Amino acid sequence: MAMAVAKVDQSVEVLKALADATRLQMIGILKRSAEPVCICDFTAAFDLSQPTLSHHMAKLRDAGLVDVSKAGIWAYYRLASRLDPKTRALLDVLV
Amino acid sequence: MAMAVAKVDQSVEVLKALADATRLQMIGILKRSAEPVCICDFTAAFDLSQPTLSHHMAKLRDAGLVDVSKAGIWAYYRLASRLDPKTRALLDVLV
DNA sequence: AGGAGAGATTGACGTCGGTCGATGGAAGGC
DNA sequence: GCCTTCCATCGACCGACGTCAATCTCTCCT
Repeated sequence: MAMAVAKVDQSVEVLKALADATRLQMIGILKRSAEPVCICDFTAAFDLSQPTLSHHMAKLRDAGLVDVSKAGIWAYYRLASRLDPKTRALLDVLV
Repeated sequence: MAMAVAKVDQSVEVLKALADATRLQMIGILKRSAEPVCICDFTAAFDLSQPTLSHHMAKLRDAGLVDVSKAGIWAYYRLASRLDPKTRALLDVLV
């Protein structure tokens, strides 16, 4: 039973991360992109401030949905490589 | 493009409805139950007040995830019969 | 009619979440 | 060394959300 609750909590964490129009579109962009995307591309695509987009990306990172790699000045984000099957299936349905 | 935004908004509405531990468990119970479940069963299962559970159920109803049928004094809820395929697939992954 | 029970609604309270401006920190160019 | 650029973090504001007690509505029963 405690395990079941833990499963629910894990799902809820992912769902909370995805339950925002900006973040869902971010995930969609990352999922469709073969190559990592830098934050600057998002600031160009969305009409939101840079701190706000950084904040959203941090949420996705905390939920384990994206990986980040820094190259020089830029930060490149991509869909997490090690997604558990359930989350992977969820993204396949959503985007 | 406007259509894409509408699609995102619709997904976000469903995700927001599911991004809560109580509501996700409610949906799980309804999905596993062959027969409609009355609110009184939820008040017994969860350690939350009746108004709170009614509020959560209203959220699920507004998101189009559940149908309600009143029989006498009781209100019976079940998973919506007319779920669009995307939402159905989402629930199949989640619960 | 009057009482009792189930569920929805209202009002209030505290917390969380999205947004921005300002600041900080690291890397590259002059 | 200094300035510029990209990104993260901080502080603050405000609206949205989860929760409860109190109340209301409706139905059934006597």
